[in-house]
Amino acid sequence: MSTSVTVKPSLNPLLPYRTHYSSDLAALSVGAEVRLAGWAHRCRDHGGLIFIDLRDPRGLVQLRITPDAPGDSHDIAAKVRPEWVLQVVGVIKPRPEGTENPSLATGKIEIEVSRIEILNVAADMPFDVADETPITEQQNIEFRYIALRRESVAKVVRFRHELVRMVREYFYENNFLEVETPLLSKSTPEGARDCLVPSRVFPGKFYALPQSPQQYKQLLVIGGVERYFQIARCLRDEDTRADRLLEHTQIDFEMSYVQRDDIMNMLEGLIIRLVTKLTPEKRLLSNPLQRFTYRELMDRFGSDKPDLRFGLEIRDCTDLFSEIEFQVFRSVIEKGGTIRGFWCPAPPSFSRKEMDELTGVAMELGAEGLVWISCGAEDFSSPIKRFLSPDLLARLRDRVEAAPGEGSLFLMAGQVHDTVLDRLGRFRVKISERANLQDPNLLAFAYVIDFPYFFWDEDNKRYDPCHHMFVMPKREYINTVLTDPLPTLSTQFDMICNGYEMCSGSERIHFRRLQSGIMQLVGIGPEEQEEKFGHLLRALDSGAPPHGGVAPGVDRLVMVLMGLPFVRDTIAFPKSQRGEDLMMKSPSHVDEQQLRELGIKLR
RNA sequence: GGGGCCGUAGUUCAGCUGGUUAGAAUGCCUGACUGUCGAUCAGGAGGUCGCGAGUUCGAGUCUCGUCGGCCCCGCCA
Repeated sequence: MSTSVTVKPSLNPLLPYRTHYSSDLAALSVGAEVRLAGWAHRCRDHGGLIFIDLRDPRGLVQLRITPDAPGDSHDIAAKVRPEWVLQVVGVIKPRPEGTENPSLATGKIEIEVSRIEILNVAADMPFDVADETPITEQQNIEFRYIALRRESVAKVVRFRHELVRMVREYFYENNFLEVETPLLSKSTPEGARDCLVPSRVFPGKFYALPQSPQQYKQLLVIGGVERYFQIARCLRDEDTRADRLLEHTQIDFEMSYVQRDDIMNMLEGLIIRLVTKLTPEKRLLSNPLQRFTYRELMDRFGSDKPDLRFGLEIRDCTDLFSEIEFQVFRSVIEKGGTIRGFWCPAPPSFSRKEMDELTGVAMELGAEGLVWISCGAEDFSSPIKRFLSPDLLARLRDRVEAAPGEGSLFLMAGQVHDTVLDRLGRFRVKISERANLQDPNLLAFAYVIDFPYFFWDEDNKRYDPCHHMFVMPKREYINTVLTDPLPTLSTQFDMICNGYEMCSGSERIHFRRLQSGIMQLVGIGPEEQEEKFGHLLRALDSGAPPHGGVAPGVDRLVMVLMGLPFVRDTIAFPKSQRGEDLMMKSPSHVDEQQLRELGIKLR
């Protein structure tokens, strides 16, 4: 039961509501009269003295209400509960010696209250604001307007605002034009599932919400906007993950008369500025950013977006096992397969039981098995110990660059090299978690270049672009890409950080003939080309300049820079994993009348 | 589409191999208290154990289904 029903909010506040914010107060002189407004954060009622921490957007300040405060101030203050909305008039007083609070910016002063108005009460709070006790995701989404008052959440909102502001400043300084592109757009084949919007005027036809402004940005530079940028919402109707949202925000930009490295430099300038200004307490792995080829990363880390904050580098051990009698490895080698592994120095040293668990982890990642060799001070243990001579072990340790001392060697084998690398790469991350190797104060930004243009889609028997089909191949492959696609490398470049892909960018194709040929190659015939992409192809034929661009995601940037575990935390109003807004209850049913106007009948 | 974890007081959680009246902390209510800042002290209220079936003498606990949340695989150029 709350007493709130018996307290009527004041309808006669002093206007304007406040003369100062709490952050102003420390600089004001003692005795100054101020008018403040905000939420009651915490209340400490001593019967005589009452202390209330007042929270406004800029901080906290302690209010002090004595029994001899004017009028009924003391009686009113005694009723106040956390999250009630208050206006107070008072004077700045120094706190008595010994009662200062060093953890508060206003900790040396307090407000001696002469008048207090209750602007509103909070009758029904599902959870506490001042108390940062974790709440369930259900609560977090349904009562987001309360969660947002928590400092832990509010600081992310402020951080994101600062980031976007700096992004705009950066692009304005560099002469980019900020241009908005349509939200009601066109469904295109390939890629993710579209979010569709039915048309009322064209019954049976649908707009699609943009997965990205990809075509519009190219058409803008073709239209003479040499440097374009936009903070763009992008929507994909695919299942979500901890690092993936239904709708997300990209810093979308495109430039003409540039080569790949010009775009990379522009992006790198932005990222370095954001990192140095927003997270000065964190270290960059390298500045300027290191560049890796796709192949090198796959071979060394088993991923095209590896976490570079730690080592655990993968090495090819195939040749060392050519003589071994261990049948599993032998047959793999005889069939042209590969054996790869990495070394994890102790600590931690994994027990037999933990090794069995890790084998289970490896299997869950899709590995066919895991061979481990645990090296102690004197001896070593392994399920294949009887096949391992001291000499072989020494050469193995040498191969995986194991420093002298204890540690564990993990090996995987298989026929398809990149599949083994992929599994081992994921397993590498699992080990890094258990070994606590992910330094939260390190930002391992890096570039990935020289991606293959295509991979062969065995299920659909066709070439599939690694990025998208508007990417320009590297110059030396332009003449051969259509006749010998698979060896082609592209101008695609990714920026990665701490195991996440931050963005993909590239030079774009600006010749119609090449663009048309690539479309043909991925299975889009002339008729479909005209129907879906006629506008773009004609635009390329209208004097399209060389151009390219990239689009880093705001959500992931905020997540990585702040070290948050989920992208959901970076947006003001997140949805559940299934894409439901538990607060607004959307998606929702609509009136029959609305459906009729759209020519839609539900099945 | 598939796998896993979770759902118990307003909130965060505990609750063993099934066994009397389901607990703790915090919040809330009442009272006391003039230097607290997670105020303190005393007392009190508060639960359809997500929902529905089933097994059982007996279900918060076991089984099946269902709803909801989260993580992962698939998917996401």
